[in-house]
Amino acid sequence: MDVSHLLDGMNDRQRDAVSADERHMLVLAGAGSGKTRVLVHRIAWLIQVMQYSPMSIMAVTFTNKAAAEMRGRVEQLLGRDVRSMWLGTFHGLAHRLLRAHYQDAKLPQNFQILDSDDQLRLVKRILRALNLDEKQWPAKQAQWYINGKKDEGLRAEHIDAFDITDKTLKEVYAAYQEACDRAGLVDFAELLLRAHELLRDNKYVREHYQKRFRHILVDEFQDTNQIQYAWVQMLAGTQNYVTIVGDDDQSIYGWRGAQVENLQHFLRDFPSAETIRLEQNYRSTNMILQAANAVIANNEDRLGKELWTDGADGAPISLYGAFNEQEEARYIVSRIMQWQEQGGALSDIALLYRNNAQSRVLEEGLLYAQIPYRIYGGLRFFDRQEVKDAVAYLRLISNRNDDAAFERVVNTPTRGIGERTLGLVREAAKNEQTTMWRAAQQLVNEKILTGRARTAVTGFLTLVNELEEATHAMSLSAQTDKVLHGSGLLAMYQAEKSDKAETRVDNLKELVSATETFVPTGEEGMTPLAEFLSHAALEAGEEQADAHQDAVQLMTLHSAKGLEFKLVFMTGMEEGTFPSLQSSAESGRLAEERRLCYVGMTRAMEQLVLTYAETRRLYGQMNTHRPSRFIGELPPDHVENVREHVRVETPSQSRSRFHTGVSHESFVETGFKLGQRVLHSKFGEGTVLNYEGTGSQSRIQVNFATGSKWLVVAYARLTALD
DNA sequence: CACTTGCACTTTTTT
DNA sequence: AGTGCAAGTG
Repeated sequence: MDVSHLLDGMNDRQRDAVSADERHMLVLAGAGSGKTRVLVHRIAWLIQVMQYSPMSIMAVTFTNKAAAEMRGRVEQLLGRDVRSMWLGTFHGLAHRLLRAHYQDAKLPQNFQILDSDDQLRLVKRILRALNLDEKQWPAKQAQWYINGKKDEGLRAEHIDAFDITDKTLKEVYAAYQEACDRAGLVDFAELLLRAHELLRDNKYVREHYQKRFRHILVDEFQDTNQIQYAWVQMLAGTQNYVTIVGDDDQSIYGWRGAQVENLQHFLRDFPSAETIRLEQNYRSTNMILQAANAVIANNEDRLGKELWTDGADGAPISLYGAFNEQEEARYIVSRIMQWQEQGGALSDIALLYRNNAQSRVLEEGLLYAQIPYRIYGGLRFFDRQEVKDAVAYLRLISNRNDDAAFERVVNTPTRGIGERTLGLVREAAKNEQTTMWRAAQQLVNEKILTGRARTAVTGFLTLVNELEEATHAMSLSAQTDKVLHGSGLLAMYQAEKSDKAETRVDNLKELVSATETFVPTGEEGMTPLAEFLSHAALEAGEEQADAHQDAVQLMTLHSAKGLEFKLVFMTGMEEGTFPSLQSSAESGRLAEERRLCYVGMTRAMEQLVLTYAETRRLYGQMNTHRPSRFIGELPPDHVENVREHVRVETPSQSRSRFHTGVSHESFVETGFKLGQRVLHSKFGEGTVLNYEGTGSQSRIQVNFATGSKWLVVAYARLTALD
């Protein structure tokens, strides 16, 4: 059999990894080293050369996107489908396991998944039920605690709590878990923990899967947490082979429980593992790689790895120090236009920032210059309020005991079930250790509820029951459509008069088409509705955007991981912004920020531009920052400071280059430059920070010793000092 | 029960 | 600055 195509065009290290004998393997894959390709080819090798059935392979990723891409590429390479291969996210695979063995996992067959938003609401209710002051015990913190413990594999009863804080949080955890169990709800962390316990406690199930999965491959291993590691270990048993792929230098999720140490733990727990380093980079220029290497070299305790390329040296890294964030945006816009004039595509450009708040000014600049852009990381489809409302009705149809869904829509649209009535239901549910649905039924039957409240609650219960009866034989999309109309949700949003409400109606219609295109697998004896509900929870859906329009891509440094662009801007390279204020004190957190910087830099293929602003407005407060320490870690001869070039530009040159707009006209008219020192008769000396408006309306912002002021140029009688 | 006002918050995000 | 949430008011 000719399998040469599986190794074609690969370097020696890549071939080693793809064609290795059966053994444990750690593939330390640097950025742009062809990691996914190696993983895909390794899977194909196992199937085609080693003659493994796809059934005996399990491959794990972190995102649905990565899983889908991997499956597609394997199938393309093999020219056959590999549906029987377990390939998915940790959560997706754990979910599959729990569905298949729901009884052993002590779950109801129709258990539903609780997303983090639902989880937070539920935690809030628990806090209230326990009479805990929400100021003293923030729901977010309790949620964080619960998920943290689950990530560590701990149940409430296993936690030793000594002080009052721990004792209280443990109590909340226990009460929350009881509520989940009663309602048949499983949160994200619970998926992993339950699946782990299922394998641990059930010999039959464990051995079945240990026999089945001969090869386990895990991508982005540096992002695994404790329970995920334990999960892999459990399935590996003593007989199977584990291949992990990762890069300790790209570990940027420590703050949410990821443990880089898992890479070392792997070497400890699988001592026969062979380590293969992929260090040849196929993405970036030498200039960029050397700079990135120099920055990351400042971190300690690395597994050790240095990227290299035999490609071009490329252009030096541009560094631009702006006076404020508006000017930073203007510079970026000018570079984008320059790129466009040279025939470059906008979709090859990325604007990266440390926090989402930074995108605003950049957007304004792009909007003003009429450059199309696309922002990553907005609200996802299934996370939208109206979509969640509709899904909640579907969830109730599927499982009446779903308290999260009950609470969400019991009075949406309003049907006269107020806080007072709901309080009675909650109390009854608490006293009887039952769910909201059953408690409501009971209150109605026992005539504890009377009058209007009784009618209203009865109306809701009947509505959900009738919706199920009327739709259980329908197709999923017809069912959804009927629920939208029957529940009154659609009418409610249609009655609202705002452009926001219009998009909401559109999204509800979009939900119907989503159910039309959804293809149930029919596996695990699930109904199409149940499958769709799981899908909605596990895959929040791509954010809708015209992905195909030629547009500049805006995103946080975190969401840029795994992507590449010809021209990359890293903005806000200032102390306090990047590294973030919260991280700069602690060395561990700082190291993670540095890795984030490394991730950002290695996204760039051809050109990397770093920008910072000397002053930046944050939370309505003007702040002055020093340039990021990471800038100081760059090799000086790899950096070109482009600020000087701009400063010596005359206003008219600048005007033509910026294709000017109003503010540039005024810039010309005021006769002042940003950063220029000026003298005011009353406020004394100051520095020009910003400008706006035209002609006699034009104002400039000047930072005086007493603070910054906006002055109308025509009246302020300012004297230029330099 | 709906609407208004006041207050506290503000890194990063996937499942 | 802007937002989201909870208590207060009609």
